[in-house]
Formats: sequence, structure tokens, C-alpha cells
Amino acid sequence: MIGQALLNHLSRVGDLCPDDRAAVLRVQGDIKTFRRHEDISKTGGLPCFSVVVVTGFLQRYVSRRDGSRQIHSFYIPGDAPSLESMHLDYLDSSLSAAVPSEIALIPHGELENLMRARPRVQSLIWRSSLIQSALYREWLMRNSRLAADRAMAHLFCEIFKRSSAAGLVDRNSCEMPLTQEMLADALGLTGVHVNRTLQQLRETGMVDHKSGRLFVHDFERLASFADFDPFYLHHRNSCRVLQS
Amino acid sequence: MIGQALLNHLSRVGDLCPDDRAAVLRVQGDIKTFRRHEDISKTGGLPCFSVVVVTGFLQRYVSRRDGSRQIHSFYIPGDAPSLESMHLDYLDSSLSAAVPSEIALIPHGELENLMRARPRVQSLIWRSSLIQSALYREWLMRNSRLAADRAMAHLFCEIFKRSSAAGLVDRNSCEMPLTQEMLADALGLTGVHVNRTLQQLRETGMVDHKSGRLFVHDFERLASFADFDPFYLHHRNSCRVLQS
DNA sequence: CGGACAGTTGAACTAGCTCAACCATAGTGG
DNA sequence: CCACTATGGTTGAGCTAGTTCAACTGTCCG
Repeated sequence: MIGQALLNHLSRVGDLCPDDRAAVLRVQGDIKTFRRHEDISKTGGLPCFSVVVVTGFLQRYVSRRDGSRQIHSFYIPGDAPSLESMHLDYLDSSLSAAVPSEIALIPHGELENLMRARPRVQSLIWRSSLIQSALYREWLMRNSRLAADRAMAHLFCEIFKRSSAAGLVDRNSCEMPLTQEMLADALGLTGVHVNRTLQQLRETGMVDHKSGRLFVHDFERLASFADFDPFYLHHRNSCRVLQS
Repeated sequence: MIGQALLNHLSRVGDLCPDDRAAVLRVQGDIKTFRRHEDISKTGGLPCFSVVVVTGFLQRYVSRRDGSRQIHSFYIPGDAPSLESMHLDYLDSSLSAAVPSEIALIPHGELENLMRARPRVQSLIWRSSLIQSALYREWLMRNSRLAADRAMAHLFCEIFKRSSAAGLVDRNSCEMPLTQEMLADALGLTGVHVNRTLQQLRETGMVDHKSGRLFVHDFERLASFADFDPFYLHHRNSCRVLQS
């Protein structure tokens, strides 16, 4: 079960040979359920496990002294946040459940043994952490360079594409169980402005977000509006769009 | 010489035993000089080497279709950007020299052999790429949550701290050979506003930036103004400030 | 001397913020 | 079953940080 969750994740990142797969499947760990808003790991701490999302929706964030919050990333089922905890001495951000979520916790020791025995697995795990890095870069661009409406459209494109790659899109919609306040914390905006911007996007007929679900009615138009290019996601079949 | 540059970098990231050091020193590669604004590697490409900065100042950035640019990070001598090129299929950002710079280019093959033979070295290289990730997160917070003056102060704190850790601070100043336009591209602001914000900071007497150099007259005050906490840099002796 | 580039200034404009109220929905306890 | 509360979404009005555009200055360099 735990091994399956990890295998799931790694298969998205790259190819594995049968022996590698078998080794991954033998990994031991726990499944734990976290309540809405419950922290899985906290700033300053150092968990002795890594994480694979089984069901639910997670967020990585920092809380600032002035009360504001910045969300750094969202995680959908099949994602593996917290791989970095293996090589750092303490965390500089917190990981929490945005909605009730089932999480696979894999002790670092298990992963270290696996990586020592199967170098190819190690290289995929490393690759996974570098893809995470690429996402941070895109989030930086998004919040620094895009106006609110385009930034929001861009985030919607990302979540939709990632959900799609994970097989989590049903017709034209996917889970995105966030409040407008959380959206604001991710986009560097206020809740009020997220509300207005969302209405504006809704009126274009391209997307909608309500009751925790994202509805994408016209992905092409949305992507072009947001100037969204999925190459930064490093999905296996995505090829680079040539720049003009 | 190349080995020395890499050893320099890794020593900042963690400890190595004498055998590890010796192995790192045997690494082969080239030193190449890049002109101001010359690209070392480009979006979409995949270099077959990794990079250590010997002298100068580098920047990682993306150019957008509308002509705007987002700088993701700066690199000072001793930094190793581009470690991620080993595990990705193509780059999603470009690396260039902000001023004439000497760069050590280390073929991936060399690094792979080294990492296979010396697991501890591998773990430090991995760690180095994860620290880079932590910097991206902080840049995201900075550009999303801080007002222009605090954001600029925060960036100045980062560059000063990193330069200090690298032994590159002379009295109260260090190299920061950027134009105001580049500062703007990093902070998500316009050149005009960077100019005004800089004057404002200058007037406080805490900090100044002119002719490509950063002068920090009162680091404590600057850090407190920017709410700067260096723990995200993961410097070896930095301990976490407890949150209130 | 002339041209390029970086820094500086002013004035008008606007995207997004703040504050404060109000509405809708769902869960809770009596 | 209803009243009560909490949470999240919605609206309005005024404000401000940062943008835009356009001009001007200083400096380096050929």
C-alpha cells in the first residue's frame, strides 16, 4: 500500500525497471489521516519521515510575524512533498492538510536503504525534488510578474494540468478544495481581491472555482490568457514550446 | 583549481572527511570566462556540465514573451548553480553573467563518478540543491508579501549574509554588481520604483547600493526592518530563531 | 564630440488594499 | 424543529503603493 503510493509518484517522474519497482513496493511505512488545517510538519522541526499524498490536498507555507501567510506550493494525491527533509537539518516551512487527507509516512531509513540498493530510484527521487524547485521558480515569476487575473488563471492551469497528469480530472473539473483566503495566500493577494478577480474570470466563461472544485471550460483560452506553458512541470511527455 | 572551487563550495554546505576532500580535488574541468550579459546556459537547452562560480556574479532568469524578465536567483563566487542540470531533461531558465565572470565548468560525467565513489559528496551536492530550493521559497515570500522597501532591504540582507559567509565582505561592503534595472527584475518592481525606493533606504542610513557595491551601515537595523531571518540560508552555524 | 547606458525626476494613473458591512450556508445545541 | 454561531463569500467606498510615460542628467568610452 505504502510502496504502491511511492511507486505511483515515481512513475510520474521517470521510468523504472521491474527490479526497481519490486524494491519500491517493499517499502514500509504508515498511513495516517490528518484533519483539515492540521500540520504534518512544522517550521523549525525535522521530521524523520518523508511523505506521499494518498488522498486530499496539502499545502506548504510560512506564517509571518505580522500575521500574513505565504503558501509555497500545493500537493495533490501522488505528490511527494518533504523529500527534502532527508538532507536538511531543519525545515524552513510547514506542511499541512488543506482538507482531511490520508498521508503515507515513510521513515527516512527506509528510503535511504532503498536508494542505496537501487540507484535509479535515488535518481528519480532527486529528480522529483528538482522538479519541485522548478515549480517554486514559476510561482516566483507568477506572483512577481503577472497581474491578479492572469496569475490566478496561471495557477488554475497548473493545478488542472497536474491533476490531469495524475488522472484526477473528471470531465472538465478537478478537486481544488481551497477557500478564497487560501488562494489569496498563494497568489500574494488579499481575500477581497481574489473574490473580485474570480468573479471576473468566471464572467469570461473560461474557468470557475466553487465549492472546492475547479471547473475548466476552455483550457486553451485560459492557458493563452495566462501565457501558461507547462514545460516547467517537467511532465514526461511535455515538450518545450519554442520561443518566438 | 577546478577541484578547489568545488571543494570550496561543498565545504560551505557540510563537512567532508580527508578522503572525500582528496577525491573532490581530483575533479577535472574547464575554467571559462564569460562576458557581461553572456548566457552560460539557456532555457530549453541541456548543458552537459555543472557550474561553480570562481569570480564575478551570475543570475538565473526567465524572459517572458511580453518582454519582462524575472530573475530567480543571484550567484556569488563559490556558489554552484546548475547542479540540477544533471537530473532534468531540459532547463526551464537561463543562467548568465551579470558582470564578466570566471566560471568552472565540470562535466556531468566527472560529477557522477565522484558521487558514485563518495556517497558523502553526493549527499552534500543534493543538500546544496535543496538549499537552493529554500532560497526560491524565500524569494517567493519576499516578492509576494513584502512592500518594496522591505523587500529590497531583505534582498540586501541576503546578499550581505551570503557574501559574509563566503568571506567576501570587506569592512561593511560587498560586491553587488547590478543595475537598478536588474534589481527591479529580481524584486518584481519597475526600474523607476527601485530608484525611488533605494533613495528612501539610503536616507535611513542603514544601507546603500552604488557603483555595483552594497554598503551595509547597520545590519541589525536593516534585518529588523526587513524582518530578515537567515535561517532559510541553511548556513552551517546558523541556528533557528524561535518564533514568538 | 557624440552615443549609449544608467540613474533621476515629475505628474498622472490604476491595480490592488483596507475597512467595514452584509449575506449564505452548514453545523451545533437546546 | 428552531435559534445561534462560525465560517466563507460578496459588496461598496476611499485610499495608496507602485506603474507608466516621458523627459532630463551624468558618466563612461570610442
